[in-house]
Amino acid sequence: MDTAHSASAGTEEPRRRGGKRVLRRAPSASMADVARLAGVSSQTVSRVSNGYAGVNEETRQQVLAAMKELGYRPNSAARALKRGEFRTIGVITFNLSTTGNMRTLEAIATSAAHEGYAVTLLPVAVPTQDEVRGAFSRLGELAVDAVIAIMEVHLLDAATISLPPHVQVVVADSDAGDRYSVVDTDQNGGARAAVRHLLDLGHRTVWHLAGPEESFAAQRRADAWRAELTDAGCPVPPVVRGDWSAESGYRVGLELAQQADCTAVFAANDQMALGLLRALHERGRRIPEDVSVIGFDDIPEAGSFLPPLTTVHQDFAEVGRLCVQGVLRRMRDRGDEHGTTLVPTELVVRASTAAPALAVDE
Amino acid sequence: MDTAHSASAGTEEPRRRGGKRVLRRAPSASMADVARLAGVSSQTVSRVSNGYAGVNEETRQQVLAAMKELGYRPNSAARALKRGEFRTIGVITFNLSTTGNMRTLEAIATSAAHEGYAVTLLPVAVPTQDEVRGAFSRLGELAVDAVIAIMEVHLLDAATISLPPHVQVVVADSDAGDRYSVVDTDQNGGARAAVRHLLDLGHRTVWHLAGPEESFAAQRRADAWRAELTDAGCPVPPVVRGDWSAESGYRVGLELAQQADCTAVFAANDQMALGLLRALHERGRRIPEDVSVIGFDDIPEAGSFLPPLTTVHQDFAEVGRLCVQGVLRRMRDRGDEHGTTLVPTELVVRASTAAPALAVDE
DNA sequence: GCCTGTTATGTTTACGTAAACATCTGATGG
DNA sequence: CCATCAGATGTTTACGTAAACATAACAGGC
Repeated sequence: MDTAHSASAGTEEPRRRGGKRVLRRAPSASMADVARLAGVSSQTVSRVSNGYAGVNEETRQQVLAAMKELGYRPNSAARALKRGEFRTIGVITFNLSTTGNMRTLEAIATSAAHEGYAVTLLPVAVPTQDEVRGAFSRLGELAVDAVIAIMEVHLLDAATISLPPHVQVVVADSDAGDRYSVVDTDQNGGARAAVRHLLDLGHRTVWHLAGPEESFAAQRRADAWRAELTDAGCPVPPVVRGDWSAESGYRVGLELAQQADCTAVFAANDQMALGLLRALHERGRRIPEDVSVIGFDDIPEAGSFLPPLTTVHQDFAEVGRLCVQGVLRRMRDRGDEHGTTLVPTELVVRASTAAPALAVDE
Repeated sequence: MDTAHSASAGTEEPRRRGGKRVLRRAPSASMADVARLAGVSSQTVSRVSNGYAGVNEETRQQVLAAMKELGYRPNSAARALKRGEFRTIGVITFNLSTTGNMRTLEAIATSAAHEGYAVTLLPVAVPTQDEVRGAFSRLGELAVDAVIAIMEVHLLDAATISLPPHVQVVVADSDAGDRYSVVDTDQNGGARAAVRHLLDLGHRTVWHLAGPEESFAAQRRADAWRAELTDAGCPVPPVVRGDWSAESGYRVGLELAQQADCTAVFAANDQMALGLLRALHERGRRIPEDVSVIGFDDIPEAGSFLPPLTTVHQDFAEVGRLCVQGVLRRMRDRGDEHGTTLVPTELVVRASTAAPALAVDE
């Protein structure tokens, strides 16, 4: 009987490791292990681990040695469970491939790291509302204390429900929202400065190569352009529209090149401006002598375009930083006021804008 | 007496909420709460939550209703603690601002999401070894099952120690490492194809605008360029070097424009090629008639350069996807073999390359 | 010499979940 | 009519940590 039992136990051991695939990872050392090795209680290990005072230096060294020997790592799941916070910020966004989103994300990650927070990423491929809902629902189960959304508020609205109630949300790159805190570039100021720059150079009016209709950023830049022209008493040419890509800027640019009275164009971003430059160049319109072009964003390459592009600089780093500040402040204050923070832009004058050639009809 | 007691209890309640700042967030509903409301055991709630069969449909509906009413969210910290895994992949990288890293990251995030994994980001501002060590040490305390490093292996080596032992690492964008699994673009093949393309067009040799010396990617592209020239029996011009930026390409380009015998340049990335185009243009060298230029990366804007840039397309999305696949496979298999996976490149011929004008000395 | 306070450490407990095991009900088959 | 079995549900326990509470040793004041 005893033999049988022992045999059974004997075969059990190897089977557990050999026969069946071992799914469980090798468990790393826990506080209890460290405590045992150091000859102290696990609470003392905890105190050392968290840097509390009131631990004898000698004991502390023993514990540290034991930690090192066992390669102890605090288990962050247990820690998070106990403390009730993850020290993690979730970032949800549609695509990272735009300069702006990516730079914002980078700044968010850096700022968050600086505050001792990690950043968890949750990309959504296609910006349908269902997708957003899905993403947020997954976020709800995610280990996240707060969320920063790099997207437009209207895409967020239907989705909110599935966010855990305590999670603070800050939205970047959007229009003013009364339901969320928003941090954004001063689109209006930037666009108006761009248009004013061209008018100041003496252009009779400014054309606008706008971004896609769905984009609020595009819409606000277009609105600001129109407003500035109207304020100055200039005629408002029809809006031409691209999809943010250089390719679309090229396509639209081919048409714009036909317009003899078009001496100045404000493109809603630098990529489209790039395509526009190429189209105008191919059609034999010199820049800036025949046509002035101004962009928006100030991507790193803008200074190397042919010619170097005058554009509106966006401070994405500051946007990201403010998002993190905002979301952390709201967490601490449990604040519920919603507000919009605008980050100023700066006009960067390079070589793609100049005074127009003498007006034809004067 | 009774009054005093009741009063003391009365004042205690408000003080807890009002006087001291309430740090603890309002606790969200737990399984126990749902179980109580639904009139079942918490284990049954767990079963419903995890979609196990063997729960009566009626009971299931009751539980679901209770969940909804209480706004129940599974606590992922507790879940992770119990299951011993976080379903999260950590990504460590120096900067997101390069096209390649960013696109790779995006693909990683997408692939990971597809596999039910979240991605946690850990940027390191300056690529010193100390920084890497710091980042990884933080990662060790992070809730992460595996790590993908978008950086070069040699920067990783000194840092490994602080990674928890069970965490699998896959490295993207690096040279072959015998200590990690590596996924990378076929730098060698791409660079050789670029050089061969120019030689095939009839150029006597090809100059190289290389990336910074510290970069292994730059080094390997330069090596491949040299090898291809040598194989073809062509003279090897001196290497000129930039720092990946368009600005540096411009600076170097001004010098290259002086070299009368320079009819073809292979730039190690598209940004430098952009700067090069501008410099050559300013110096009156026509492209591609006088000088052919080829880039590397195929950034989205490359097709809109003046002229549209011939370049080597990198499939960053595939790199990211393979990183995720690799790291997950290794987790499951507990595999320890290290290998290098190369993602093929593709030569994209546009308008910046052409046959040279008739050779002067023949 | 005893009380008091301080410092260093140990013990108990709870965080929310889910695996393992236990129980209960009702149906099927001999 | 009972053994057997399957399905549905409940109970116990453990994951690793850290707060709260307990204990122990020792110094200083009276």
